[in-house]
Amino acid sequence: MAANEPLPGTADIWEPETLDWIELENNARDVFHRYSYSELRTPIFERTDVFVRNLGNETDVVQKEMYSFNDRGGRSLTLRPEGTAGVIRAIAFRGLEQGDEARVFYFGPMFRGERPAAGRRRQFHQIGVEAVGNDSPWMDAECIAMLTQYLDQLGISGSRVMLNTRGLPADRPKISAALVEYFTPHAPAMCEDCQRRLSTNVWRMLDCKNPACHDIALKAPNIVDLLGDESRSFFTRVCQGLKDLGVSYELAPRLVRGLDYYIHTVFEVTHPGLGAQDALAGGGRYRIELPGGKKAVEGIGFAAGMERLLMARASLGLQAQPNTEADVMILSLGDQALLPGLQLAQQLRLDCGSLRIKADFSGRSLKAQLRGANKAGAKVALIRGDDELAQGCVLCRDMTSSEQASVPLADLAAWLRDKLPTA
RNA sequence: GUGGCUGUAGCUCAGUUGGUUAGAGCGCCUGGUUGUGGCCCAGGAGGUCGCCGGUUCGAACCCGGUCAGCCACCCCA
Repeated sequence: MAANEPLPGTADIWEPETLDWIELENNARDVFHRYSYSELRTPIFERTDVFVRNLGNETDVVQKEMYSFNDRGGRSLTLRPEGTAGVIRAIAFRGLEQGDEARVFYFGPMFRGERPAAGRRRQFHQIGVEAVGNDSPWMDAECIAMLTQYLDQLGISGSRVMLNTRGLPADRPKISAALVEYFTPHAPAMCEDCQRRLSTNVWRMLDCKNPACHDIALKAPNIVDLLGDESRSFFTRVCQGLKDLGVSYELAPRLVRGLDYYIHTVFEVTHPGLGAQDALAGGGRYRIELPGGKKAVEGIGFAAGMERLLMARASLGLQAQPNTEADVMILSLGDQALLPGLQLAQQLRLDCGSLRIKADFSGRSLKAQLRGANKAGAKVALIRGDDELAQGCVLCRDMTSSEQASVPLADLAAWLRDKLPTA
């Protein structure tokens, strides 16, 4: 790897791309605030057990993807592979009184040691929300509606909401047994992974992408049919809420999510502009046990991949245009003019609002400096050499019309405001 | 972790029956007279041909390894 290349699966992000990131963040704040969610920033690393306990020890994320290390005190720490665990930890630390709710959103980098591919990085970024301390299906519907509104506001059209339920833990043994009963006779015809899953994680056999397995899974017992009354009624109300809110969704009976803590509602939003990793966002309802024998907390949330949001936008032609380097370029001729150039630039930044002011300190020929001003996209070049300094004026050149005027220093700010209305 | 494709100047890429000082376009710098941009013209800078090793009289080109990128699997955001 070249000496200055970023590590595999990481990237340097430069303007104008950073402008697109800011767009994602600002719209997130705007939309989520309107749903009464507030911003939370948690640490990027946590004690390893925060993730192990929340995500489930048997998950791929925990088993083989975490960046864990021992710090100088010998504690095992981990760079967060996802956002929920840290958020739950923070809420538990602050304390949530009975009947209280916490609604938060966050965004930032996450880390997983996977092989990079399209839409998959080792350092990637998520925007997520968590609503903790509620057990209402209407909350699930609202949460999904908030996500679709966010996508709409970003101009991301063409996404699909895929919806399913996992039911309550109490329903699982029955469902698992039904699945095992169904799959066992088919197992010999299925892929190696599925044969292993038969004993380790039957549910995963439902969404295997191997064509042979997929065909078999299509005829598997429907989870929803096997649910207990409470679970089925919960799911029905989530669906009803979405319908009432005008959120279109598709039932995805074989949608299973990878983390152990999900109960009831699970969903994913996919987008055709992404390639193989087509999930734009995913989430669901969860119940997480806290250490110390306290009551489990229940909540609903989702996370959206920021890189994937950007890819989806890019596939729709939505990308920020680069800013011009400078609106006004200050050109200094001769050594005597350099310090006055520095001073003038500073003064104009105070006097002329949001204009981008750049001073050329190179001491190059006027020709070269003008070429630089042109390249920087400057609308005005302010030129000063010995003559202008002696006269206390500035030679103002309109880079568009090529007209020039000698303007007394005292009138310069007014001249600029007249020339550049945004000043 | 597995597989496929790829790796030549800042960028996009040419460059095979292996043979002298490795090319183009764009970009960059300088100049086209003394303080004037964009167009045009001329000149110039810039590359250990990803890295290491092997085959050969000789390798950007063949072979092996390695690193990296992209894509797919897997998993997920």
